[in-house]
Amino acid sequence: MRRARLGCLSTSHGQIDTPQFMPVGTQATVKSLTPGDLRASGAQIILANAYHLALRPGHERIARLGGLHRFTGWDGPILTDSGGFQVFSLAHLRRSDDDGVTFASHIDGSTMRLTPERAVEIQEALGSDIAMMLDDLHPDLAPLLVERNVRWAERSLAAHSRTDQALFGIIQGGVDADARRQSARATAALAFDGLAVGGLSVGETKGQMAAALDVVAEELADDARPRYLMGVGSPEDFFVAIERGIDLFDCVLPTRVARNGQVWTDAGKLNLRNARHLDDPGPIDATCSCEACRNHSRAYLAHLFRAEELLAYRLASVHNVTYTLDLMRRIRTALRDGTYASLRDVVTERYASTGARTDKPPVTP
RNA sequence: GGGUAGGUUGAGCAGGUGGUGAGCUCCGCUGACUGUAGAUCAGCCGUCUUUCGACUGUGGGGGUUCGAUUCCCUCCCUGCCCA
Repeated sequence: MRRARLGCLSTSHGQIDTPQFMPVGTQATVKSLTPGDLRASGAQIILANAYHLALRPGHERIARLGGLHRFTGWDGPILTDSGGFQVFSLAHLRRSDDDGVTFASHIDGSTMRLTPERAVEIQEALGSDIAMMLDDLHPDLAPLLVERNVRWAERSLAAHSRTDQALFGIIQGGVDADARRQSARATAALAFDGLAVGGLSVGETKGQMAAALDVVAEELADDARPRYLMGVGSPEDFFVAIERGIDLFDCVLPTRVARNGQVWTDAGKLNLRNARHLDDPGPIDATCSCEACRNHSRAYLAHLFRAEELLAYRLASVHNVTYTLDLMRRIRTALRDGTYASLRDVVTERYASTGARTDKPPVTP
């Protein structure tokens, strides 16, 4: 907690209060949500993905159409991931070497080559506000990949030319303290606009993640640049990371679990598909001001999920994104007010156990 | 009334032409999901049992048989054709 930071980031498309959460819109859309939905939920910045968009519809096409902001209708800041995560998630469809990564497209099997230079080129064409270096992410081989990632960091910087776009480096090293430290030190020595922590929440324990973040926090103690923990996370994870100096987060979790019926509240998580919600006239969360909570009952949402109606996915996503962004705002306020510890304890306790056990009784109007 | 095809675990089916029918898909119940190949995946889904396992179940009744989903008799129900 002594390392928690409050701040503000400037980009070409607006400012970002930190700590901040970035909803993920891999294919130039946060699934089921319109830009209007995102604005209403309080989103300040969203993600998109270079690998996916280069394959479809093509980054040159997006550039011709005026760039990602015009293409999507989202005029706020956008961060693009390089495709490094796909090196991990599509491991069976690619082969990496010291120079780059070769994918067999998950769409049609065609060959797609990604190098640090090419990842920068794609992201410059997309016109995002923040670009990420290409990284090679492999939990088991992380220590062996530290050097390669540092070389890729240098090459990314050398290739980057857009002055209206920030470029972030990525610290790897897995859960090995020495490797993580070495990666942090070498990456921080380079002229990136921000530093990300990658290779976490890919199967390691919570304790291992916290330990890795401790190492990074130590190494970056005097570094003022924004720090971004990639791929995290859940409500309880935010506190662990913020206390270790993290400013930015992205994660598919709020939107993915929403589509599968799970919604988040201060009382914990709950599954709208559960039979107990079928007759519940109360909202998901009586304290939430999102569209779903203002206008609809748990019973209605439970019905929509059973009927596989598309509105279910949107309303649940609207709620989870709103809840997550509200939580970030409450954390910023709590850091300012000195009430952070009690907020952390309440949320952490509620999310330590299952939704069924922590669910609050139905709201009676 | 005659003919014909059927009746299998909530639904829809598969199977089985005398030698232990709990198999599938839905529905239903629960869980998982962390820089999105995910509106996905997994487990359960007759009864008892934590498990192992035991028991019950092929429309009803009866018969033949060591043994019947299977063969015989009878009744009920459904679809279609004819009158």
